[in-house]
Amino acid sequence: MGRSPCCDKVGLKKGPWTPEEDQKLLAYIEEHGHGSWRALPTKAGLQRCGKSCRLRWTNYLRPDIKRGKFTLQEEQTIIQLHALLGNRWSAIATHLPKRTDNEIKNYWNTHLKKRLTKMGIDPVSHKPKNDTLLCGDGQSKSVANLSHMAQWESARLEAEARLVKQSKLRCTSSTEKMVGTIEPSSTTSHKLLAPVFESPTRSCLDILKAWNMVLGNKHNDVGSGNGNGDGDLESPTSTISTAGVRESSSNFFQFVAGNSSGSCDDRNTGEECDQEWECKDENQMANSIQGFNGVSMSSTNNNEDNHQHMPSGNFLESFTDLLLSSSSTSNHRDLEAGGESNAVLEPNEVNDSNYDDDNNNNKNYWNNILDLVNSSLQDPPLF
DNA sequence: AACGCCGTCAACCGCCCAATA
DNA sequence: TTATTGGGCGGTTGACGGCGT
Repeated sequence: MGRSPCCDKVGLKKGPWTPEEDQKLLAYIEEHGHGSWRALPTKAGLQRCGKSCRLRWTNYLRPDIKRGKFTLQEEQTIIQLHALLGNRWSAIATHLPKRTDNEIKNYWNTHLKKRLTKMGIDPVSHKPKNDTLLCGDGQSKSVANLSHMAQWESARLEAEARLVKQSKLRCTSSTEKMVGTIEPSSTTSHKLLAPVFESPTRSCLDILKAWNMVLGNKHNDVGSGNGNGDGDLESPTSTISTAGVRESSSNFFQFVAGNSSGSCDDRNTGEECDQEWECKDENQMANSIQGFNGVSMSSTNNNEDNHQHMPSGNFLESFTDLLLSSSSTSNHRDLEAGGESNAVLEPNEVNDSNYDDDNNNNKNYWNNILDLVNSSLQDPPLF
């Protein structure tokens, strides 16, 4: 189909916005709302195209935008979500309150990507660059199945992101309530994805369960493979290319399990954090392990059973802690082997016993995340 | 002081999708 | 059913500033 660019008209200004233009746009939106973006520029007296106005508003002028440096927590969230979702910046942005997709995208491209590369991690796949762990037949089949789950989860998160944004438009004065106040949608796609709004953390639950299932089956060597009977999960979102998501999903595991990101203070950013990411001391690890093991290890699949065991608080915070502590317990060897600043795995360093140990730890790791997720269903997260 | 290199980030571009006529 | 439109998304560009030579 295609459409002509909205900024083709002669006389429309391009390039950086002046304070006067900002003021005009702000004043107009505050008084009238944005309404139709195409009609807005003439009504507001701006020599800009509607698209330019919309971008200026959403990425810069909106009052609920947080500017300035990203905290370590935010960085970790971005990395984790990127491992799961890939370059779905808008979906990632929905989990980082007050950050725009554009800002996150820029931050990823200019900071995080380089940092991961420096650590010997492929920023696209989130794998250690020489990784060979998932080449085994059984594991690869499980991962392939799991990728369908990741695909489904990814699609759901995407839809969630869209609807949250719609909700924001409707509730510009009270963004904090946006998820809870989403109106029932009449569109078919929204009906399909309605369960998304049970809770944002519910979105994480399925994929975490899936991981747990795969790791559990791998470890126990269950013949049927994946707990879904025939071992071939049909993707409910068949129109979506599986390649990217498959990569992302398996890599999420790889990143979490194979790479340690140290816990540095939120005040530290940039290069300071680079250092600490690469140099996690053993005491910290031991403490993390203790905290990690302190979490209930009950049933992995029954949500109801787990609620009473769980710590309360910010799910994402706990999730991040788990990522850090788990990666320390099970895989810090890998980083040590690879050196501090170039943690590249040597293929011949991956032997069978290490592999089994790692899978034990990873199983526990995901069990614990499941517990946290389950608890968060009762205790709504902040994002 | 002049120049080049590099990192950052606001803004643009082209495409896609859902809604609607 | 098809064409059109509006809005959104992700990739890319280019202006700008800091830094080193």
